[in-house]
Amino acid sequence: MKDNLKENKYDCIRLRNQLCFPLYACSKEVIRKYRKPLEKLGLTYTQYVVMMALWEFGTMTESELGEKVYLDSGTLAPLLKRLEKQGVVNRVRPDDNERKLCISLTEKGQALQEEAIKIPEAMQGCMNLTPEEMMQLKTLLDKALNGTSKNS
Amino acid sequence: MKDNLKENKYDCIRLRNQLCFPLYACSKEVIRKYRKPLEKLGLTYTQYVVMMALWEFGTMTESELGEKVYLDSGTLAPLLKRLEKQGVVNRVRPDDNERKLCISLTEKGQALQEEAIKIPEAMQGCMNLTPEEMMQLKTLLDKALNGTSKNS
DNA sequence: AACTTTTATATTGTGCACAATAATATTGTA
DNA sequence: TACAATATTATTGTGCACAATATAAAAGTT
Repeated sequence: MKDNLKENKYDCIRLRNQLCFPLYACSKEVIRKYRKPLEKLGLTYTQYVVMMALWEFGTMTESELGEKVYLDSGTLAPLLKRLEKQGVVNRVRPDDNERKLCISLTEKGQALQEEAIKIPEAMQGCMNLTPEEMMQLKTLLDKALNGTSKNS
Repeated sequence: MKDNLKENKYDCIRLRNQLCFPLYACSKEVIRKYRKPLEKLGLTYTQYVVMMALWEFGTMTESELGEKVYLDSGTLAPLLKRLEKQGVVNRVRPDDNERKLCISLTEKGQALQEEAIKIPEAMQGCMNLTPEEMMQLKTLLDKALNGTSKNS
């Protein structure tokens, strides 16, 4: 057996044999590339994701928003305050339940969607993958994500 | 044409049509699952990645380490100080070049590798994907990651 | 040697991420 | 009605991430 095929017990913790490491690194690198284009909208990547949820689904409570974007109150509470400060969302406690916090778009926030549709085009081809490979990747990630939350 | 197939200009910024969003969310969710098992080693996920690089490649400067794990000085400098405080790495300026910072494993850090090899097994099947799908995913992510850094 | 330029790491500032906990309003129950 | 349980968001504390900048050593230049 060739030397370079010899197995040892540490193979499992080699970076090149890990799945999570390229997942982690790739996510970071891609998100880093969003920074420049998103600067024009005054948004971070996470803020952009939150805005996408609001553009698509409209007014929601903080916790409903959290489910859509996989973030908890500890992250969303300060992030939403920053978005409010920027004037793109409103944070309102509904009269019928003072615990909840309804997040809605301001006119400025709604209008920002027109700028945002330029982002995907600007990010086109940022990943060194063919369109088919990108579709495969998305299918696999969607499946992996569906098996998250409560399970395992 | 059916209503639900109708296209509009905002389709490109729907969360369900994005590739980056499941990449980002999936990465976060998987890393979150590492937390409990890694607590026994006293490591965060990022620290675990840095330790894996050191276990595999041995003593390196900070910048060499940064290239391996896709992190810059702003993240690594404080992280390495924390690892030194825990007694698993040494930070030493070599005599021949006082600018560089050589990161090496202590005995304790080396010994930690024996505990670390239990982590991949503990994370087995955490992703709702078949072994073949995990291999496909890894192949795609590795390719995407290779096209990063300088390009696009 | 005095200087510029380059290299390598550290620091600063802003924001995300999340577990743990606190605070408060609502709902359920004795 | 009191009071326990639950639901919802906010706060706290630690650590990561990264752009921009600072610091300082080394190497190159005149």
